[in-house]
Amino acid sequence: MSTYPFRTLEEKWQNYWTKHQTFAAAQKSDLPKFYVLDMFPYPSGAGLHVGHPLGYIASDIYARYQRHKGFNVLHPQGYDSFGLPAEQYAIQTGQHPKKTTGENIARYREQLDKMGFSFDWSREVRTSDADYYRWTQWIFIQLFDSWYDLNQDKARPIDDLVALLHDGGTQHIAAACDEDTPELTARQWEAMLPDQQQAYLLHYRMTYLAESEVNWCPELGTVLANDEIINGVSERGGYPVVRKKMKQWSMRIAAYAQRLIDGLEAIDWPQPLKEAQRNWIGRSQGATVVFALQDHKEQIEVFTTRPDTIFGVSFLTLAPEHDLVSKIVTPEQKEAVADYVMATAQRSERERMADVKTISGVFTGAYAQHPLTNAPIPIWIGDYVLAGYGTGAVMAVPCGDQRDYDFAKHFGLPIPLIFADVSIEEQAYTLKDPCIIAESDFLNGLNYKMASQKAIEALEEKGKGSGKINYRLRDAVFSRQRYWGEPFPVYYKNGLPQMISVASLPLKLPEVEVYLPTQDGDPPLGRAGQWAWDETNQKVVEIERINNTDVFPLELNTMPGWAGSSWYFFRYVDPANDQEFASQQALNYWQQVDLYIGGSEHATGHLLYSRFWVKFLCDRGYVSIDEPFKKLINQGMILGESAFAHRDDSGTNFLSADLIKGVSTQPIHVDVAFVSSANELDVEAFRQWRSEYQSATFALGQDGTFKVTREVEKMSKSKFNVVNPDDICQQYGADTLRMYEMFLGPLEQAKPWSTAGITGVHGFLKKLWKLYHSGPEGGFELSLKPASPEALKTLHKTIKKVTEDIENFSFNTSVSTFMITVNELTAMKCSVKEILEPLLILLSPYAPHIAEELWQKIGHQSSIAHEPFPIFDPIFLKESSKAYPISFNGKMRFMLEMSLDLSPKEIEEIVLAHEKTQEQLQGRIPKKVIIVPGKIVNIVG
RNA sequence: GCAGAAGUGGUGGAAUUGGUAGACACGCUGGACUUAAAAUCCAGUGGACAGUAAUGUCCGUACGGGUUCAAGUCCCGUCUUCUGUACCA
Repeated sequence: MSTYPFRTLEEKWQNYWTKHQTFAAAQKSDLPKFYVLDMFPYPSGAGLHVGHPLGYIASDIYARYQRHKGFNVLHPQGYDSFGLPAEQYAIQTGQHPKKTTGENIARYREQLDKMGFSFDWSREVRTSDADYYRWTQWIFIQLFDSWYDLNQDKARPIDDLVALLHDGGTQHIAAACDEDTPELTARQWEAMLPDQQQAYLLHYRMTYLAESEVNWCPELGTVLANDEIINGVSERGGYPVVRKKMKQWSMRIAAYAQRLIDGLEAIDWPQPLKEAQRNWIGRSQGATVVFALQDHKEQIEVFTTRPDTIFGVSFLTLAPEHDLVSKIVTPEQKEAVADYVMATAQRSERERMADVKTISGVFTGAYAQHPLTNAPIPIWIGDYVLAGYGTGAVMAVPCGDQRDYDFAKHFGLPIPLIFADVSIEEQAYTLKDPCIIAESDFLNGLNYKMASQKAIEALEEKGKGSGKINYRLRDAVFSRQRYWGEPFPVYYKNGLPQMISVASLPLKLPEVEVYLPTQDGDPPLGRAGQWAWDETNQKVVEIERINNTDVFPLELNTMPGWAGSSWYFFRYVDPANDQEFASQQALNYWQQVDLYIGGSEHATGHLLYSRFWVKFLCDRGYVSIDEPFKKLINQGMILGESAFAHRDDSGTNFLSADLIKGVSTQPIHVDVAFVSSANELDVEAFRQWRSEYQSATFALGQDGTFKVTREVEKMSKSKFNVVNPDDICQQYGADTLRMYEMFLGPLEQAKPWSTAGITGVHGFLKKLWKLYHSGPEGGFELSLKPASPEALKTLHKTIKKVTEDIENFSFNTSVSTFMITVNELTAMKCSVKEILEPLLILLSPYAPHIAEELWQKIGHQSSIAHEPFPIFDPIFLKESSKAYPISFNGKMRFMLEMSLDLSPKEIEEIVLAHEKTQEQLQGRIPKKVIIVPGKIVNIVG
């Protein structure tokens, strides 16, 4: 009896697919296209663990399914190969990141190949290849050469802006630009020197240099974007982050805030993910209100969502970092204010977030004027006001806002009540509805909506404010003080940034000796010898040649990780193109990504930035779509089951899990490789693992074994709970791994990895193999007899279920269906060709290797990959369909066993043929059979 | 605080638009094969009660109500868990 030879057959078919380019997508085809994409991985040194392939398996099943369905499927894979870990490793070891990255990619590829994915590897991209990043640089140049026109609500060429300035100055221009952009007349513009004009245009460009507060991470030696900070510490490494002013490249993503919200309507993404993006963009509707200062020319602008409460303002609060603080502070308060500003600046972001309950603040001594009543309003500073949101200043309405209320109580400031019939003894009244305004002049008796509208009208009339929509989304900082990233195609001439010519791209990353900042604090590129730009010859030259006429310094920062990943999906459609990032023809054919699978951790990073860049490229006419990913699925994380051995206070004695009750012990992570599925620890292996455990003693439990405890945690090298897919492939095969990962549970749910049930799935494949290897010596044996009605029924049940499951991405239940099918076929000893052929096509997305092998054994010459998917035919289920009585309440009702597309007559026949029906009818002849929509059949007797 | 998702056997999880709850798998129990173990195969497996038995009856989808001939599924309320996010004015 031959056993299922998964190792040899999987290797055989993987080689076959590579050799025959089975999964290469046709660049031109009459077939409809389908684009299935995985979020490409960062090739880390740790290799893949069993969690990574989950999404890849799901997308692979879908891609293979769509091929069977007659689509020209694009299913590529690549690597997001610029990034911090390779650079950190380079700093420690001196190895070039290019080398380690290359090695890691090779390892990833080896692992991926073992799992039988149907990737079209001829289209592989790597973001760190110069052939790729030259187009990242090219997009940067397009951003630099664009501005955002609010009138047309799209990005336009900068030349259009120059023409507008020439014609009429800034008068008719509405643009997303820096706040301090001066107004100009056409004459003033014309009078500017070229350099002055260039400096002025920087206020408008989609990517611009700005001295801005950034998140500086001293440990990593770089700035971070907001989405790279989690709970006040860096996402990578968990290092503290402080605020710092630096000159940085920024991306004007905030200009797209509204379109990024609106665009969510049209795409099929998970609700929670859309919600996360909406929250991140943070639209809020309200008004800006201008408060004039007593004794100063300057004004304070605040943003409020409650203009209706304008008469309840009793003080203003500024963020300690607010520009005006030092200007308006009175001599008496100067010291106290300076101390407070200093104290807040020294607190890290994290500390500030940690104690939100402590109320602190200082009076500046200055007063503003109420815009409508002219009453004096004291100005305070307090760290509950964030510099980065709105204008960094708030009008405090203590009766309507809890934070203002707490602040007022703490410092004994007045709390005027401006709502009718509510009590604010204990806390502020923060509801917008129901809410009737009182004590507010012309707003009395109005509700929130009406009062807000009237207040805004009054403010506009006086020139003291206007209605405004505010967004939380800030422009994204685009510079990183790192080595391993895309160099900016930028050099500096007279202190002004210039783009290198598109023709001389790529600007290749220079070599450096050490991957650390320079002594002067410049980024690592400051160490490169060859890093100056010869403008005349448009090429990189030695820095010694920098002069004032034609050789200039190049930008030392590099681009962030999200640069390369924001457009890679376009490169796959035409990966070798050296004239364009992709040809119009290819872009027009492949369009959007139809299905995108990846983790939800990219909700506010990659998935937002990609949408931004695509909208920009669309505005500028380079692509015709304005959303990159039509449908998106977040696969749930596969968690690890960590194992702990418990050590008592002696430090060398370990207690079995059943002995730790009531004893003071410390749990120690042990490698899950030493632990059996019954939680039994291989004590000897554990001793050998670390020298410190060599002399450890072990108190065994009642059954004479040493037991560990388990806990579900994220899979991570440091928790020793990583399970390697290679090991599973070696032991059970790729088909088992693929099916088992799907079997674990719903795709979108997080679930712990456990090998407990893997034998069940493996057993299914063995059964399938055995069903068709029942001949002498275990040879392949297949009957050419026609299939029995029962077998056809089983087959068509399977076709129906599996098709529906794939369409609904409910792969886990498909696996069960296959098991049932094979059990049933085994029970009826059915091994006929008529059943096997369609069954293999159904199975091939899930277990492609065994499907190919049996397909070939049937006698087919070519791959199963493009065979048409079987079609469900209800006829085969009808034969054995049954009806049964379900309820008797005046009417007789029957239930069909299965919902079928049957004619009323056919249903009647089935119902009347049923034994129990006959009993219930007791010989009476029914007048008619009523079919209620759905499955219920009424019989009127 | 806010937003989202979810509560079903010992476990992972099934159950199309309301229609025989617990598919399938793991685990467990018993049996066959074996000197023995592994592997493999067969049978049983939500709970309670009754019966020698086939079988029957009742209770069961977090909790309390409701709609319906019929509710895991729909509606109202309560509780719990998970995930994301937060001085956002």
